[in-house]
Amino acid sequence: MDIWKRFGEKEVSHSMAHYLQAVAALKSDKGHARVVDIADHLGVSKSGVTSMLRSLQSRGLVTHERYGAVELTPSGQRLASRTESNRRVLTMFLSEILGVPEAVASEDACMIEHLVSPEVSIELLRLTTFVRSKHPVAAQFRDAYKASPRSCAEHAPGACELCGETCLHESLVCEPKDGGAEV
Amino acid sequence: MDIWKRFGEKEVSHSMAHYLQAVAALKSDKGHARVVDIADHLGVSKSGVTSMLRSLQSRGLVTHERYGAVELTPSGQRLASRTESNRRVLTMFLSEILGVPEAVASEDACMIEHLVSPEVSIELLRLTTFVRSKHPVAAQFRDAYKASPRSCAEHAPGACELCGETCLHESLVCEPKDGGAEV
DNA sequence: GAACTGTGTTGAGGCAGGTTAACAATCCTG
DNA sequence: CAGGATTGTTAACCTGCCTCAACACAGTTC
Repeated sequence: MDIWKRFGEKEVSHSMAHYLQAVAALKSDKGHARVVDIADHLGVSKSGVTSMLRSLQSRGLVTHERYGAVELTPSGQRLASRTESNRRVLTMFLSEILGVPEAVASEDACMIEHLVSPEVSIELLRLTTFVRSKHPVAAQFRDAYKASPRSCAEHAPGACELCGETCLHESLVCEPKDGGAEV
Repeated sequence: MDIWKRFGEKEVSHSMAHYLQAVAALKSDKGHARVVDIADHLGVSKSGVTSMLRSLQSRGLVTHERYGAVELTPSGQRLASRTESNRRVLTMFLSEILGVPEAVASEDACMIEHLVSPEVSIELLRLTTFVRSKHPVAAQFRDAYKASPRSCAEHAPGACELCGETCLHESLVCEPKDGGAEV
């Protein structure tokens, strides 16, 4: 059972995804993406950019000749825009449907944008669209959900279908850290 | 703007999360977690385990003396069970609410289980519980959602609120790969 | 056209997380 | 208790992704 090892075999790593997005963003903002722009945009060194570009080029995601322009290949472009869309869908879902704070939504979206599969993204978009829609059931749903219980403790006793023997909610809640005399 | 760099500064990495989960699982299955068990469980070499244990120990997540037993510390235990709960919540949400195939749900859950913040997990559990519940609105919702449009193309023309200038759905869909003469 | 400034590349090095090979410790059994 | 099998550690090495320092190229400016 080693699904977990496929983490390292993803099409692109977290870093790569952000390099591709940076190139796409710079292209559309300034019309071109130079090494120094990418470096500034991502907050890494120019040499880091150079070596990452080599790596991206070897995967056929960008083109880049010495001292020359950086361009996304079609697959690079596709990956960049898919990642970007994933981020938007995730952020929207997390903040508007789940209702977590903007900052949390953005951060979580950034962490997982390159990891969710297309199937999940598509369904997430569909769910988000539907819940936000004018459909009468969607409106009812939003109200009823707002009023729904916040923890297993508030469920009918012993009726927590999701949790097995132990309450999932409890292990999700952040206990105070060890030395924590936080206010 | 470099949220993206915090990826590497997470409490634990993907690998670490799985080592912790492995230790927890072995402890509860066999009563003990030895190096070789962890190695088998995760499909890595024993030496890899030894060095990862050193790293986890330095972070205060496990205890392990030479040739001795491996134990989770309280923080290690907490992290392991939070990750495990995240996985369960995510899998449930992805497969039952979004309706993606089991295999996809499991894989995606595994990829992101250690990355989602507690706030998101908690709300995800709440949403999942509510949608699955006997609440009359939940039942209506499930039906209406099942019938909801699958793509922007089916939305009222030009009324795709989520997508900005370009349709998100289009960029999420997997186009056929370059050389693809797949059946 | 020499000098200065900005841009890009190379090289050496660090840390994480894996590998294999060799060896050390422990345990099991005749 | 000797030998062999199992278990655990170390050492050397690899890749990914980053850093800094040094150098190469390009574009002003005088």
